[in-house]
Amino acid sequence: MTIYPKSRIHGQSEPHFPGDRHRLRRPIDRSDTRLVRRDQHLLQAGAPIAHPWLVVAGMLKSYRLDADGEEQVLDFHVPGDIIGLEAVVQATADHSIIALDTCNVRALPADVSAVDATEAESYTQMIIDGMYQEILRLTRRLNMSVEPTDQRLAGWLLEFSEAQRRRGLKPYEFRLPMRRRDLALYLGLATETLSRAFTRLRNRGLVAVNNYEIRILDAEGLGALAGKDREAAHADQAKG
Amino acid sequence: MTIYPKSRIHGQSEPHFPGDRHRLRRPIDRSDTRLVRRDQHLLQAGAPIAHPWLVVAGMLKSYRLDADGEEQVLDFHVPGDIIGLEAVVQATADHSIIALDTCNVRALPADVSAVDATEAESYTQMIIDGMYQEILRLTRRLNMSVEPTDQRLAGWLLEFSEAQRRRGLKPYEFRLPMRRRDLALYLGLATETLSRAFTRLRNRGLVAVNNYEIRILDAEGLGALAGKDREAAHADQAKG
DNA sequence: CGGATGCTTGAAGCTGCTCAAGTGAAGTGG
DNA sequence: CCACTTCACTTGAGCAGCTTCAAGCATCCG
Repeated sequence: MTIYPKSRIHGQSEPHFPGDRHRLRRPIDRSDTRLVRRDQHLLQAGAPIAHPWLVVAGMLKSYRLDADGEEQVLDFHVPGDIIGLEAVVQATADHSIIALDTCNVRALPADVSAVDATEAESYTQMIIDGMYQEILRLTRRLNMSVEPTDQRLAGWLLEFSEAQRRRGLKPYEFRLPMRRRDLALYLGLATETLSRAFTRLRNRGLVAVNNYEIRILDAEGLGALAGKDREAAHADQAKG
Repeated sequence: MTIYPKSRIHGQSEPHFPGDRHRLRRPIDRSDTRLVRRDQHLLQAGAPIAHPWLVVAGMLKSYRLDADGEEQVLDFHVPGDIIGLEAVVQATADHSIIALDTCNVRALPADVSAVDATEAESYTQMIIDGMYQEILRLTRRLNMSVEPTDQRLAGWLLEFSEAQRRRGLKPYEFRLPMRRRDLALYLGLATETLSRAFTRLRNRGLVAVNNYEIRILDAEGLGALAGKDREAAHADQAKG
């Protein structure tokens, strides 16, 4: 896991994260980068995919439609993530990926045995690491899927906060780039349930919520809630 | 995905699957295989892991204990699966793996760049394929986690049936190697809820259940239930 | 045969979903 | 610059499914 240097914050409330670009592991080769604007698709499920992409800036959402046409949000992707990993195995994209804000992505080689994408490690190793990261993420989400609502949201907020910190942004004060609906589908909840969960956390003084602006007031309290066993969480939810 | 040849069934009701051995892609090198008996651990979460393993025979369960000491069943592993993939990335096992019956596993190289494990593909490709399969499995489970109980069980039964078929065993008549509790935790349900779900499927004439012996009576009906959108499934569950 | 283990069934309670209305913010046109 | 529309988030009420607690059975094994 790459630890990004802490640095001055700027562009905090903007829809994209211009501060990220200079933190990349190596300068961008403009020839193989692509700009994706808000609500634009980078990939479509079932469509051909030639190679994986490295997220350079912005945030993307990957999703797919199930048999009923219901949207299932699979993941949010931040700079440093490799997306479209299935390209090294097959020629068809598994899921659709759409930009939540202005994004910058860099094309990666289609051939796993290609030489160095970075100076540090082989491309093969990079792909394997990327896949392993995805396995970890999925496993974590699977664990979360059995937790009660408030615990789920608390855990996710802390994860997001940690991601902010790693990227050199304010960990306790940020703007969510996705709509409630997206976050709800990601967490496996109804939009209304998520909204109520936010309200409960706010009423307990754990977070301050203003639309998409989030401020974490009591990280320790959030952690206690997130890590708590289910009965205790239930008790809290009742009295909260 | 390897398609195993269809062949005569034998050893159907035995706790292990002796018929599998000769279907392996290449003869077993006895020097690096290991026998794991029922309830014996192959790996412990947090303990050192030197290399991945290839499941040769039997079925294993991977799980981990969450903060409360509650068991979370992550996956069941059948012959052909590669387990302990994290070994190519780190030296510590992510989760515990225990044998559900008498199992045979073969040690794989720790170094990704090792030469040929099989004639067909490079070891690197084999690892990448294994990881991709795991990503697909996890994604499928994540999708299932938002489905209602009966739909979840129906879907899983069909998956298991398909796995049986691929391995040359009877697809519509088999013995579950895991306890109800394990299957319930795997599906993210309470044991009682799973039991009731079995009863409902039985009452509808979709399956015949006798303890661990399962017979699929109406695969089409199961498929309709599994693929059905949620409202329709709810309606069915009410009248079922 | 008796004890143990695990599956099944029953009843009650609670969480989260659905349907529905209310509120607030952002953008448009007069 | 301000009404008006729109869209999304919030809040409310009712309902349904799942879990929990508890008891009843079946199967296995000493």
